[in-house]
Amino acid sequence: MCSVSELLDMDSFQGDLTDVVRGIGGHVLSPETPPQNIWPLPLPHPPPSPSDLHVNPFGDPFVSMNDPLLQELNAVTNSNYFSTVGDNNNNNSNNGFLVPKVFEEDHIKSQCSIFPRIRISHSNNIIHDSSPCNSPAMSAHAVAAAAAASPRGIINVDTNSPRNCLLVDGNTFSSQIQISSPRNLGLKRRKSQAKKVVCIPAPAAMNSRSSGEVVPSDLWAWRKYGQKPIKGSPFPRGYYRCSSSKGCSARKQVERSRTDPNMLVITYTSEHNHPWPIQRNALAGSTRSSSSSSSNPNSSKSSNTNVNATTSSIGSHNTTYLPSSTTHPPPVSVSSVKDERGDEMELENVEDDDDNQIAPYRPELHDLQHQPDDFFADLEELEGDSLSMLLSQGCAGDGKDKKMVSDGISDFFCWSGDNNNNNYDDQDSRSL
DNA sequence: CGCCTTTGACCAGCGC
DNA sequence: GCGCTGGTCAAAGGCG
Repeated sequence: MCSVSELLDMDSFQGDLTDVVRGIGGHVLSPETPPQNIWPLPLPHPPPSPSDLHVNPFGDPFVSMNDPLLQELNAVTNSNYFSTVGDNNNNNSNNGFLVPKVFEEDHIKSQCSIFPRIRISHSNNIIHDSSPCNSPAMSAHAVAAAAAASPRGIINVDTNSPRNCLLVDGNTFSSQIQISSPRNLGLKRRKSQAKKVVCIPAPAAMNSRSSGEVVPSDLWAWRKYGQKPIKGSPFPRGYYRCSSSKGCSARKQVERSRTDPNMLVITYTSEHNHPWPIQRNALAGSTRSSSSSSSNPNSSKSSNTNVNATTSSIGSHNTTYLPSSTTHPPPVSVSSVKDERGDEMELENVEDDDDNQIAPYRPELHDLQHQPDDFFADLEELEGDSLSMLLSQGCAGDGKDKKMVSDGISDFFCWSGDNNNNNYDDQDSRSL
C-alpha cells in the first residue's frame, strides 16, 4: 500500500500532501509489509446502515449520473466506507475521515457521479458505499475513475468495516486510495500544472500488456503517448492523455509503486474540458480487447481498453450534455440535472441532520432504462473483462470465493440494468 | 481509416 | 553551463 511517505518520496509528489487520503482508522500498510493477494475475497456485506447518508464528497459534478463504473468502485472498496480529508485535516480529529467543510465546498462546486452510491453518515463523517460487495478487480478502474472525475477529490477506503472485502492473507486489508490535492503539490517541474494523485491496488495481470503495465480504467478515454523508466523505480511510468476529445489537456501518469508493486500510482494532470465521451468513434481503436472482441467491434484489446470500454458505456447512455465551457464543470447529462439538484437539496439535509435520518440516495436510472442495446452490450463487455480479471486474480482460488465474485458481478448487472425504482439499499442484497 | 501502443528523440526544469 | 531527469513529440507498426 502506498503510504504518504512513499508518495512524498516520489518526484511527482514534492510538496505538501495535506490532502492525501489515508485509510480509515489510520490503517496504512507500510512499504515494508506489502500486502499479498490484495485482490481479495469478497465478504458478505450487511445491509447498509439506515444512518447512511448520500452526499458527494468528491466534488464531482457527475454525482447524479448513473455510472456503471461506480460498481467497480464499489467493488474496489468492497462496500467499504469512503471518507474524505480536507485541506485542514490536521485541524480535524476525524481520524482521516471526511472534513465536512471541505466536503461541502466540493459538493457545492460540483457533484460526483462517480460515487452515486456513496453516502455519508454525518455523525461520524463516514461516507458509506451502499453498493454490494462486488468485484474487487473492478475496483481499480472505479477508483481511477473517481480520481479522474474528481476535481480535487479525496478518497478513503475503510476496510475495517464489516463489509470489508479486501483481505491480505486472510486478514483485513486496508484498501487505501490516496489522492492529493493539486494545489498542495509543490512541484518543481511543470509548476503550473495541478496534479491529483491516486494510489490504488493494481490488478496483477489483468488489463496489462506485454510490458506488464496495468492501467485501471476510468471514465475517460486515454491514449498512451509515452513511457519512461523512472529513476529509483523498477517500473516504468506510462504517460496518457485524454483522447476523448481533441484539445483536451487532461493527462495522467500511471506507474507502479516502487515500494509496493501491487499498488498503482496514478497522477492526473489538468482536467477535461469536454463532456464524457459519448461517441463510439471517439474511442475507435481504444476498445480493442482480446477477451471480448468477437461480438463487439468496439471491444478492446489493450490495457486501456477496459477503461475505454467503460467510457463508451458510460457515455453512450448520456444522450445530451450540458455545455462544458470550463475545465472544472465536468460533463453532465441533461437528464442528470434533476438528480444533481436533488442531491444538492439532500446535501443541505445532511448538513442539518444530526440524526442521520437522510433518505437513501436514489439516483434515477431513467436514462439507463432507455439505453440503446449497445449500451448494455457494453456492460456485458465490461463484465466479461471484469470477470476475466477477477478470475485471473485468483481471489484465493477456491470455488466459494469465485462464487462470491460472481455474485458481485451479478450485482453489477443488476444495478446496470435495473430501473430507477430501486434504491441502493435494496440492491445491496440483490443478485441476479 | 482512425485510433491505438511502442519507442527513440527532443525539450525543459532543476541541481550542481 | 552542464548533466540528469522527467515530460512530450512523432514516426512506425498494429488492430478492427
